[in-house]
Amino acid sequence: MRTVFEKSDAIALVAEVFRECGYEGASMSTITARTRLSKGSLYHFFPGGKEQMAAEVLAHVDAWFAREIFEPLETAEPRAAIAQMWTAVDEYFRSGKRICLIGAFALDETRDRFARPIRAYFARWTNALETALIHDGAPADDARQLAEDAVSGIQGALVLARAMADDTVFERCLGRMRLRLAST
Amino acid sequence: MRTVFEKSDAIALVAEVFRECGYEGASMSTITARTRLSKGSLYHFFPGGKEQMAAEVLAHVDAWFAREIFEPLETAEPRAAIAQMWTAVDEYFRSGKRICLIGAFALDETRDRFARPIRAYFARWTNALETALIHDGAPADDARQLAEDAVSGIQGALVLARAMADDTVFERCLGRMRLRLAST
DNA sequence: GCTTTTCTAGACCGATCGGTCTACACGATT
DNA sequence: AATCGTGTAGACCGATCGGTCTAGAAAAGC
Repeated sequence: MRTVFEKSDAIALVAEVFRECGYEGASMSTITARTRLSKGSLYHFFPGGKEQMAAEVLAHVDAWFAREIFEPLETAEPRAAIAQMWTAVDEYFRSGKRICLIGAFALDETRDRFARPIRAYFARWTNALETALIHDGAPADDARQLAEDAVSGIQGALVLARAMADDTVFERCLGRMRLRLAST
Repeated sequence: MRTVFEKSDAIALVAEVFRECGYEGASMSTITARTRLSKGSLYHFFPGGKEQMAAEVLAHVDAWFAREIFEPLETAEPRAAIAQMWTAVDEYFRSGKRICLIGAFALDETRDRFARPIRAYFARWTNALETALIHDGAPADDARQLAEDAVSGIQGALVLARAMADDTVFERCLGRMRLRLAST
């Protein structure tokens, strides 16, 4: 049989495998099995192999967050942008059923391979949120701290939700973070 | 050359490799290289192979937390136990230079192999902290939420600190969580 | 001192790893 | 219809995987 994909499809499919298995855990055989893409197709789209796949997946995820979250925070009306952030986060992570691929890569030694994009993603998120909070009238010191707490809090909620295998944990933590951020 | 180890040494050494590389990333060759234990020694101590190593490492970590953190929270004077918790956490994670092996295992599919101990660790931590907060006079609802936020917040701070490759992130987040927990 | 037990070193095994390569399916171009 | 370019399928490769096994070093028991 023969099924034809475009590269953008391939990136999204491969992303889910890395998200579920991690970089080392995602072998070429699990990638081909889960994406239904043959090795031929994968190495056609990503001649640089697994490392290129992961790099493009990271860029793809970063682009999604940039469009849906970072840019609004940086340029749109702050309260609306923050509301949009919470909505987008809840939708993206599917109430904690999905995890943050970039956060997961940060934990083990694959971080060293992709240190720059990982750092850039979190730095931009924190800075964008800080900017929005300042535009909304928060004192500069508070804004920085609140932003850092929110970004780190989301990662923590994802870890705890998965560890407990309980979606409601994520929803509850997210709800409280939203309130904490709003009460400025 | 011949160096003799005891099993407890082996567990502690192997733990660091899993912590740094993750379950899939820790190959037998990296384990032998970093621990200086030969395959013969490793399979002598852990006839069940990698899976047994990881299981015993998880139990070892859990035991440390039980002794240093959970039991004090469950039985000692609550304010002192909470203070001890923050001290122990900061010391254990070395200001974010070390990560939480159990949290890391929770993120990818290795969670499914070790679902029970992972869940048990986080459930006990959250429950123990909730108990201490209630004993300290916090309303039951608040206590549960504060406990959940603290446990998840620590995990988030570890992710963010490693992602940013910046120890000060962990210290700052930890400091604010400590205050938030104390202001009841 | 001799035996037994415990532990180590590392050669070795089949399976699986990431990656390459050939053959070809198929739409677009001419 | 012939050609070309893009993408697919999967056999194949050397390297590395997790795991087994033998030989022997040192400690413990007698």
